[in-house]
Amino acid sequence: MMETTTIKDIARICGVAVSTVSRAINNHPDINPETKTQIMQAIKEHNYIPNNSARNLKRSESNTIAVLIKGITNPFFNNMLKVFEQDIQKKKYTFLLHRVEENEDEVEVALLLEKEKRLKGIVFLGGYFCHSEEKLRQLTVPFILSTGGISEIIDKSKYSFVMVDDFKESYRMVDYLCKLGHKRVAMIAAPPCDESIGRLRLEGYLKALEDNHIPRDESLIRYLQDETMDIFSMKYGYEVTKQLIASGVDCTAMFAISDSVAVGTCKAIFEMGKQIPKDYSIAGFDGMDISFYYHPSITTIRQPVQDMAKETIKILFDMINGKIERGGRTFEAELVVGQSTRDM
Amino acid sequence: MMETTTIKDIARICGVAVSTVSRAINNHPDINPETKTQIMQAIKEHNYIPNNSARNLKRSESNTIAVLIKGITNPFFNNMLKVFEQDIQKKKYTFLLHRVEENEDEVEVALLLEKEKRLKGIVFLGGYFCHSEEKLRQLTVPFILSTGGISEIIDKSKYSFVMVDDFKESYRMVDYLCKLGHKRVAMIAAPPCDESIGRLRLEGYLKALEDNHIPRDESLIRYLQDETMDIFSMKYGYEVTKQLIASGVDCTAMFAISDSVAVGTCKAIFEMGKQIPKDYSIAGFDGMDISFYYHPSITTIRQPVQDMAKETIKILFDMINGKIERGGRTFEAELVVGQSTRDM
DNA sequence: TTGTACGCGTTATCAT
DNA sequence: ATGATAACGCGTACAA
Repeated sequence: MMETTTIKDIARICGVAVSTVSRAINNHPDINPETKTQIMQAIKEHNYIPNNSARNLKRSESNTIAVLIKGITNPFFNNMLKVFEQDIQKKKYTFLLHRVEENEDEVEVALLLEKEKRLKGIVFLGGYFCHSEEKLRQLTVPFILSTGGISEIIDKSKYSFVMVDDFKESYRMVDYLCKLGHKRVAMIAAPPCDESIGRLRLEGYLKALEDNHIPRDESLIRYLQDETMDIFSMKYGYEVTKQLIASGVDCTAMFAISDSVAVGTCKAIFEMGKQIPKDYSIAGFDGMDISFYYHPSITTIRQPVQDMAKETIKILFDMINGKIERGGRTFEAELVVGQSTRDM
Repeated sequence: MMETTTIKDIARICGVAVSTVSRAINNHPDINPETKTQIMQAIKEHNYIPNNSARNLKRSESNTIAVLIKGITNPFFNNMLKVFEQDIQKKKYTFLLHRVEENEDEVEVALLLEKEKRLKGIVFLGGYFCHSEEKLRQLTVPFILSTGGISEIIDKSKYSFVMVDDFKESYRMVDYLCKLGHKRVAMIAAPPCDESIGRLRLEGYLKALEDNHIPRDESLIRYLQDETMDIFSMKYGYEVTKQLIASGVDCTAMFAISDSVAVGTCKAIFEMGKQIPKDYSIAGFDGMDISFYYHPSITTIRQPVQDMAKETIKILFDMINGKIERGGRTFEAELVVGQSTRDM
C-alpha cells in the first residue's frame, strides 16, 4: 500500500510551512506566485490529494446540495436529476446524489449527510414523507420534498414541496376513461399497504368511478402482492394483467399506476391475442418517454418533469438565500391522449 | 441554526469522559452497561449524530465499496446496481454509489473518494477506460472495470474486468441478419468520435458485413450528430430513423446500438406507416426489459447482467481478501430472437 | 471500568 | 509573504 501523501509531506518537500501549502491549494491571494507554482509542481509530482474528510471537518461551509433519492429504480426520476444537476452547477454549487434504500429512513440519512458534508440544502426526491416534526426540526438546513407523497400527519403549510396532485390527476384519467363510455375499468395498483402516491392514485380512481355512478368492484383492482417485485416494473404489469385476463373478469379498460406497468399490461394483452385499444383501452401515469414510443402510444398523465425540477431548485435556493421561509407548489399535470384508448 | 451537539456535549451532559461516550457508540466491550444505557439515552434525547468526517479522518478502515457509474442515464446499469447492492451488503460492507459526470475523470474521482471514505474497493461501471498506468497505480485499493470499454492502450492482463465482447456480439447479431438474407443492413451508431463500446459494436457490424460479402455503404451508417442528445435515448433512434427513411436509402434491416434506440427506431417506422418485421427487421443490443415487452418484441443481444454483476463483486472481494491478484472475465452474450426480425 | 491526552489532515488566526 | 499554532470532532493508547 502506497503511503498517502499529506499536506505536511508537501510542506516538507518544498521547505515551507503547511499553511503556505494550504494557501496555494485554496487560491489565497497573499502568496508569492513563485512559491505557489513550486508547491503546485510538487503536488503534481507526488500526486497529493487533499483529504476531504479533514477539509469538511474544518471548513465552515461547502456549498453543496444533496439530492436524496429513494429507489433509484424509478425511471421517472432520471429526467429530474439531469435538471437538478444543471441548475445546481449553474449556481456554482456542488451536486451530491445520494440514494437511500427502500427500507432506510431518509431523514436519518439526511441528518448524517448534513453533518458530514456541511450541506447547504437538501432535496428529497420521491419516497413518502411521514416523519415526525421533531425529527424534521433537526434538519438545520433548508430542504424540500419533490414529487413524493406527503403524509396527512404532516402539516404541509410548514414545509416546502413540489408535486402534482396524484389524487386529482388519477381522477382525471379515470374520469376520462369513464366519459369515453367505459363502465368496467380495472386498476393495476400498488401494494395494499402503500401509503404514498400509490394510495392517492387508487383513491382518485375510486372517486372517479363513484362520480360516474360506477359501483366499485374489488375484482377489478389488482394490487402488487409479490413484495419482491418492483412496483415500477414492466414485469409487474405483465404478470398481473395475465392473471386479470385469465380470471375472466369483464373489463374494457385498464389503468396502470405507472407507464412502465402499463407497458407490461399491453404486452400481456397482445400475448393473449387481444388488441389495443379495440379489446382493451390502456392508460398509464407519469408521461415517460416510453408512453410515446410504445406502439401503440399510451394514454397517460404527463407530469411536467422539467418544470417541477426547476421549481424545486428555485424554491430551495430562495430558502437558502433567505428570500422566503418556505414554498410549496402543486403542479398541474396533463392528460396526453395516445393510441391506447378508445371510446366505447 | 441549531448548534450541532458533539461528543463532548454528550460527555458533559452525562458527566463522563468523551472516551466513554465513544466506547458506548462503538459497542466496545469494556464499558459498564449502566453508563452505556445512560449515554445512549442522552444521545437519543439530544439527537446527537457523530460527525462522519471526523470519524473517517480518524478511522483506519471503513469497509465500504464504491461503485462509480458514468452516466446514470443508461438504464442498462440499473439492473446491475441492484445486484451490487445486495451482494455488497451481504458481505457486511457498505455500498456507496457515486455518479461521475460524462466529462469528469472517473479515476480522479476515485482517488478523492478513496481518501475521503477509506474505501476497500472500487467498481467502475460503464464508461471508457483509457487512463495512464501511472494514474491507475495511484489507486491503492483493488478496483475492477465492469461492462465498459477498455482502451487498447491498456494492458488488459494487468487489470480486473468483467464485460462482454462487444465486437463479437455485435458481429453475431449482424451476421444473423445477413444469414436471414438481409443485404442492406443499416446501423444506428454512436457518435463518430466514440472510442468505447460504440466503436466496437460498429466494427463488429462492419466485419460481419465483410464476411458476408456485403459491401460497406456509408449511407447506411447513421451516427449520433447532435451532441446534446443522449446516445441511449429512444429519441435518438426515433429521429435518426425518420431521417434514414426519409432519405430514401434502400434497406431491409436496422441494427440499433442499444435496445432503447431500437425502440425509437421502431416507433419511427410505425409512424411512417411501415410494419415490423414485414418492411424492416429491427435489432437491438443489451437485452433490457423493454426488448421483451415491446410490441413486437425486439431481437437483441442479451447480456447476462445478473451474472456479470455477481462476478464483478466476486472478483473484487477475491482481490480484497488477497485470494487473487487480479481477475478478468469476458462473458458470452446470447442472441435472443424476437418478433422484430424475419428472413428475406 | 473510566479518564487523560494525543493525533488524524486541514484551515484559519495571529504573529512575524 | 510566510510561519507557528489552535481548532474541527472523534478514536484510542495508556494510565489510573
